[in-house]
Amino acid sequence: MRRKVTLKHIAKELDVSISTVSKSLRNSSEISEDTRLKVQAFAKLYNYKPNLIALSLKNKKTKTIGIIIPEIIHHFFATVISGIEHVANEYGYNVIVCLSDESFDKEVINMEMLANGSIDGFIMSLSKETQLKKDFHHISEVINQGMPVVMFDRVTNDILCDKVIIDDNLAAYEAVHHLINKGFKKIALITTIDYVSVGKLRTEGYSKALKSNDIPINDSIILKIEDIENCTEAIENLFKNQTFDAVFAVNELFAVTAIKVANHLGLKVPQDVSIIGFTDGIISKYSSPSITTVSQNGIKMGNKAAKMLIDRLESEEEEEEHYKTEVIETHLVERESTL
Amino acid sequence: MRRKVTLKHIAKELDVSISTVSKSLRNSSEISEDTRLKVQAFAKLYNYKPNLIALSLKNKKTKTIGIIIPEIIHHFFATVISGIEHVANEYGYNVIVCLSDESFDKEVINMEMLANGSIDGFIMSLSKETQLKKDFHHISEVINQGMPVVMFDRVTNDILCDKVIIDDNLAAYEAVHHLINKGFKKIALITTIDYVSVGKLRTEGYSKALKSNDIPINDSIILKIEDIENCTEAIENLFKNQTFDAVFAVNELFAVTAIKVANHLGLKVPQDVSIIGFTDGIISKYSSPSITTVSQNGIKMGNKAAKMLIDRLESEEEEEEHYKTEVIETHLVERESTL
DNA sequence: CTGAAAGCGCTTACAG
DNA sequence: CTGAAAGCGCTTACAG
Repeated sequence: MRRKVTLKHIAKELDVSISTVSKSLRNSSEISEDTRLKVQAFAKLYNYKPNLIALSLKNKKTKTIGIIIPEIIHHFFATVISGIEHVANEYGYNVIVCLSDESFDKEVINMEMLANGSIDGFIMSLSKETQLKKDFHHISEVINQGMPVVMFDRVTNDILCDKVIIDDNLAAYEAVHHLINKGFKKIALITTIDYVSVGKLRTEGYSKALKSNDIPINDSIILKIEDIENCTEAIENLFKNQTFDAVFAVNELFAVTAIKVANHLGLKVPQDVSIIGFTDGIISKYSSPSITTVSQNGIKMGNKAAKMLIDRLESEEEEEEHYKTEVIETHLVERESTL
Repeated sequence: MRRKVTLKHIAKELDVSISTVSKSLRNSSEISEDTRLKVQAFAKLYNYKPNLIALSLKNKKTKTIGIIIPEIIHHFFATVISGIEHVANEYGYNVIVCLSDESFDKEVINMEMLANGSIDGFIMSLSKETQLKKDFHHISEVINQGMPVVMFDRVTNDILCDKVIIDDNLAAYEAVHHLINKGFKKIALITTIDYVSVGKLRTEGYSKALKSNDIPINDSIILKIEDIENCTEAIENLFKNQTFDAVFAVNELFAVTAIKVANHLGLKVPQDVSIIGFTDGIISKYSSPSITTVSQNGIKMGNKAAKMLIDRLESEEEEEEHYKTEVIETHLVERESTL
């Protein structure tokens, strides 16, 4: 077992001081070409690589980004991580990922942990519980300590920082408008509980679209789902007890479940009922029929978030707190689930 | 902006030495209860948290695990990360994720980077390119330096280390056997190029099942797909030019694509052709018809891999290199795509 | 041109 | 009971 070689080893072996070795390897002109080359050759031979932890401590920057997300199994979040990773790598950053599992406590613990020196800045999306509690002290604390934070998708107005979002309200509006244009008037909505920020915004977009077309809002065909794991039953009830000719679902899970339920009840999609989902993920693409959906480009969101964070980290001056909110554009991907 | 407080600050403020502060906070009995409590109170008030980077340097362990995987967008890999995360967290470890994008070079760069002090050990799955090149020097190097590595799913016999796999060969055998039991004799195979270890093993299982039932292997209904992105065309050709009554696909993408192709060509699944996939992911579950598949429990694999790594990290003695290979059991999930 | 010293933030064996 | 010193692996201002 060949232990990692350090400056100390090299110095001893070559009978020079550690400073000289360090300077030689950084090509300092202070050092004679002679010793410089000698040291460099030796270092190369023994495959010397500086210890990044030592550098982090010395430089007070780690070149790593902390990501805190509710779930990694959601395709959308995986997509965002991928987007972050690629930009981060390009700029020489690594990425450390923590999952909050939609829990406030885990979100707090993870943030505090990472904030103690492990990373230079955060990219995060709020857990459901955090959104429900509206307690963001852990985030403002981190920001107060001078650590930049970029929030994406599930954000809050209560915290001032850089943000990357889509216009959920507008995107939903457009999706519903699309259905209205096709001549549908009875459009059901399958959404989440209001405290999930994006669900709420998408619900508002739905309402706005109906209103602006003078279609009355009918609460009996608006389904707010609490327990996502068991959404099938709730959706089944909706289909059994109400009639409508189109459905707008605020995520792809609800959309695909609606299709399955419709099929079971002998309804054909899109002939009997049209369905539009949200988030252009793997499910929408491979469902049969494939699902018309609002595409929400996670890669792009991740890219942007990483770029914003790194820009802030690397801008020398402490920027006079000029926070930006980037809106990533969405568009409707028409597939088989709508007429 | 309130900067993070350090031992030094506290020491100065309380007019004691740094050593005293450190010992007080670690509850050393060396220190009088008086000062101990005083220091602790002060630290609590100012929300002191030790700098983890400094601790890492001092202790020569970082309490973080490096994960290197080909892709995060594959549901299976996301699932494994999730499994790793949860066990890691339980034991106080963080997780740093790097993507190789199926590229040998990126895999090497990422490993070298992380090996320079950032992590205590690796959990990884080989990139396709690495499997093709059969060049594993970066891995043996890391192991030589005394850093433990656990490989999962895409592993190699050329490296001695802990491994977590499923019995791909057996699982495929059982899946195909299931089809044979249903009375099918013409069973097509949709698989990957041979250098992908798991694809190869699954192909072998397929062959074994046929042989053991005296069914001749017919190369014209074995499709080896090179370009996964554009597998539709290849699968279409298979369906157009050959006849068979069942399909075994080595991943869920191939399985769902087969279903879509069959539908387009007017074939009904499972009435006209039965289909079995591999990996029990989101696609299999939400496809219509939902897909009968070999479940490959990524969460469990991740849990196990993390446990093995942490065990090795925390076992005092340098274990006399007794490496284990854990086989996670699979089973067939019967759904709608088979009769 | 080279090296000793100080420092990043911490811990701990040792002296007093 | 308290603190100075050494050390983890590095960098850099300063002396010589």
